[in-house]
Amino acid sequence: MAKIDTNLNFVLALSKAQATINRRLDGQLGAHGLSFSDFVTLHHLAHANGEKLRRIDLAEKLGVTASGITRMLAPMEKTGLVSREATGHDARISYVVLAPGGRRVYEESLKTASYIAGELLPLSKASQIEKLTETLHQINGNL
Amino acid sequence: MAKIDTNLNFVLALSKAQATINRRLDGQLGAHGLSFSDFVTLHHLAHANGEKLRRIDLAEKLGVTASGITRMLAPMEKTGLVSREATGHDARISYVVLAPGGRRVYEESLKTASYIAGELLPLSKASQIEKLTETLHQINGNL
DNA sequence: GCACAGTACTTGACTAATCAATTATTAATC
DNA sequence: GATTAATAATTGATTAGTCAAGTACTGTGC
Repeated sequence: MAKIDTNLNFVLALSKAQATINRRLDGQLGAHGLSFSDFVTLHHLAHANGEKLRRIDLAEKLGVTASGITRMLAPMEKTGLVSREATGHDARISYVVLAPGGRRVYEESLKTASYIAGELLPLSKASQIEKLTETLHQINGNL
Repeated sequence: MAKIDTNLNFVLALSKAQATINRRLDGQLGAHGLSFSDFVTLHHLAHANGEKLRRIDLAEKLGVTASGITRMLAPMEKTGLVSREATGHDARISYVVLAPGGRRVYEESLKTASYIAGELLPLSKASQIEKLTETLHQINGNL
């Protein structure tokens, strides 16, 4: 029933792959008490200038809404993975800061995440992964 | 603080791209009364043998659990997009069948989905898209 | 041909995230 | 410098989906 649509096929495959990856990483990161989203949050904080980010920028990096960020950070603050810091010059902003506990857990869980990521990707494509990542970044609008 | 991990970067970019795509398609397909998941369901049914699938196979194709399928199909049955059909030889199985309403909505929404998919993907990278799709299929275990 | 393991599906309880509205603050325009 | 628009974050209500348990049925091995 259908002419093949390359773009649509891509989108379908991507969606499925994300489900696979998410499930797999969620499962394994559970050993560190993290969801995949938690891990990604720590990752971005660990690589950010001063190990802190505005909540809105974190939302953008994760591809969720500001509201989602508020809700996901609440338990992470309680367990000491991240903390909160105000800015001097703009009282609307509250930074999310990588807390010591978060830095430790990130370093531990990075090994796991990196290992699983390697397991998920087909070895045969190793040399292409960087180009493919670049294409994905273009979808995200980060030229 | 970090050595660059190619595989992990890929996984992060993928996750973000999925969020972008999902949001965009959800928004536009809303005009047809569909979520992206609804659309993907109709798509798989439309291309399946006899326009029907076992619920468990549909779950596998979408990358969700059987439980998720039950919950997502309930409203689609009510609005006449899909219907339910028993098998003669295995009373555990109930097929999901593309209903006439579903076929019509699928055909209409296909144009939208295909158009948006094209908009999201960087034109310059047409050949890369096919490579990337292949890689994604490998992640999904469909060699 | 019976017991037991496995499969297909559903359900209750819960979690993660959305949207729309709200609060608080800052920036822009006249 | 007062008014209006825009931005950052949070909250209430809702939705989509998870997991674990349960139901109903089928296939296997003795």
